[in-house]
Amino acid sequence: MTISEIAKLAGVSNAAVSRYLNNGYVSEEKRRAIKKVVEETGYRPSLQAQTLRTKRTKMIGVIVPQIDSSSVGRMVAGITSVLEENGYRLLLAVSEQNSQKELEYLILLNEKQVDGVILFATVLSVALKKKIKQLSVPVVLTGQHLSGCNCVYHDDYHAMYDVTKLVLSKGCRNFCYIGVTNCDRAVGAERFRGFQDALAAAGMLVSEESAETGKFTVDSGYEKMKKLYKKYPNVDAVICATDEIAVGAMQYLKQQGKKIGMDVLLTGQGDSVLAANVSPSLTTIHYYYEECGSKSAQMILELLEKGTIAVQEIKLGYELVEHESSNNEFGR
Amino acid sequence: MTISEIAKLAGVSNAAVSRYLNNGYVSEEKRRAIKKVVEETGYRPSLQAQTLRTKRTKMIGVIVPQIDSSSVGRMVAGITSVLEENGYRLLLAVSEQNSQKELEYLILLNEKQVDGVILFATVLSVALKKKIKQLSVPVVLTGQHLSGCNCVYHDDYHAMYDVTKLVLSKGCRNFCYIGVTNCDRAVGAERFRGFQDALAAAGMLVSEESAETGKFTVDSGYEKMKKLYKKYPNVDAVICATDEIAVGAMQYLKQQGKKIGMDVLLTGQGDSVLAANVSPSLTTIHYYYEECGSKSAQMILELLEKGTIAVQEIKLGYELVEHESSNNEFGR
DNA sequence: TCCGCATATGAAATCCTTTTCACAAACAAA
DNA sequence: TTTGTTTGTGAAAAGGATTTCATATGCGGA
Repeated sequence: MTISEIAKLAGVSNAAVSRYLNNGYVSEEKRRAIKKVVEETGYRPSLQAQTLRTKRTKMIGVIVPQIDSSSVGRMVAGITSVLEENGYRLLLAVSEQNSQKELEYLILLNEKQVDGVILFATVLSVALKKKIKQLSVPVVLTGQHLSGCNCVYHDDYHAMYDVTKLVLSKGCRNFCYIGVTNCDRAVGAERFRGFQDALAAAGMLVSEESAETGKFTVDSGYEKMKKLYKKYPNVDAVICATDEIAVGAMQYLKQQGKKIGMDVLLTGQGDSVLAANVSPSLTTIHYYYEECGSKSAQMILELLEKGTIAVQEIKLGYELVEHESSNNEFGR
Repeated sequence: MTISEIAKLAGVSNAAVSRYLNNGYVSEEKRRAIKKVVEETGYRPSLQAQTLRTKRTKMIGVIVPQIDSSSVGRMVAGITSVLEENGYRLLLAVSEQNSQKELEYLILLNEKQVDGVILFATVLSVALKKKIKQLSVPVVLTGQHLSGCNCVYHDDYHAMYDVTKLVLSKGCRNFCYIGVTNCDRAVGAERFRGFQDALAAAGMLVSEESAETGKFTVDSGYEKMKKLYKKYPNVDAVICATDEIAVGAMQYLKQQGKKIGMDVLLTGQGDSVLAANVSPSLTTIHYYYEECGSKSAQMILELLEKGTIAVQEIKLGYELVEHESSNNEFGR
């Protein structure tokens, strides 16, 4: 079924049918005739032809570092809900934490394949920054702050600052930190900075030695904790950049006979389902991942509909979720 | 940049350029001329125009019930890795466990928007079954078995049978079951059947009363366990359809002062990161989710390249992961 | 009466490829 | 010599919509 066939059946021109479908001038009489034919035939215009002509694909590209991660999953859920409401589709690309691939996808998607891109960048390389500016479609950065770019991000710094302050208030003095690479500005650099500044505000210095850099996994947390524990057997607080890392650390410390929440306080970030269900439950930070996703989607749609206005940088809040692992009343 | 401009610059016809790009007859001389121009200009053909002409979008639609779930995330990861290798893109649709939406998306994606669909169905309704047969693009069902349809699925029945047998072998006699709706054939019906048959093989009957139907969440597991426990305070084994449900049940039982692995044995399914990290660790089934995803993707690509051959129904294996929660030596 | 404006219409151009078709040349086989 | 096959080429059609443009009518206001 093509528009010409519909036009013929309804006894009108192609243009009239097109107008009927797109709210142009059509007389009541013809409108009825076209409507009848369209309904009888179940005609649906070809998206490809529309795209070729209008240059709009009604698709948004979403680039994520990985898809089998709870925080990413929650963000994507937020994105899909908004896109769906507005009749857009989501084209998914997984960069595998590889900044080269992030770039490639950005270019690939830009090739008129999508109307806009939501980029969940991890590493903010110079090349990436430059590329974003060059693209012909709007880009929203999500989960990362890049000044001068449209972005929606979390207040990683203050979240970590607060959680560290909480642990400090419990009287801990021998801190260790397990984070991720500083190339990841949000989860790596910002959280670590929050940790450092909170300690500094209490007049404490962080030695290079007491901080380890791992990956986003439970196993990595376990290994890094082992390494730290050998150097600092009298550690009384372990601050981790993610829940997964913290759970790994917890496993190791428990194996060493430490009582978490008593001998050692421990914190994660992300409020994953893990945090609430390990024993003891893990003090963590709740970030608004769904909202981050939906806000990003709203922003990209706004950019598409209204054209580029002023750059928006949206910082989202967080919530401190205090559980047993940082409560040294626990188990008494 | 269009193909005509390239053709003009290279002093050849459009057709020659098209042939150059698609491995048709082009003389060495012209080939060089075209190559030079293409490289200098960085020309890339318009995907929309190609699609309009060839009717191939190089996109695969993937319909999932939800995206923020670890099993779904792992499957999607498997899918993307294969699609990416073969130059295909992934169009994501989230059905929110709503069979009406599954249907809608199936129709929507079929509208020439994608070359094929991978459908992670939960509820296999009659309407869905019928629709799949009608579609003009190939469909691969994933995570569910539907005889006569191309599908990749897990051996849910035997997995549950085995895990139940394991618990039986530990001497338990008072079983409770927490599952999900039977509308979900794989996770609901098949797993429950495996449970029932294993008990029956040991000469035991399952009373209707001792099985509850919940949702895919920790909270649901907690609530259903509470309900069951009031009826069966002397329960000594709880078999759950998913890790999340099992963890919820575990929380409740622990609150009641039960020693999991001693007083009550408990099992989940899915080998999620939760299972290995709760205390005591949870006996579970490892399903090959990534492989399920990649196999599904391979199958859909095969259908596209080679045309429809015989229907394939691939059943994947599983692995029993025995942890502390089913080990009644634990804690002695 | 005449002008301007909103409404209405369809033929044709446009978007950018791929593919068909007609036509040729070169060379091998019969 | 004739026939057939492979290689090579470009004009034009096809794919299916939207948009432009030229044209027309009816109506209110000057």
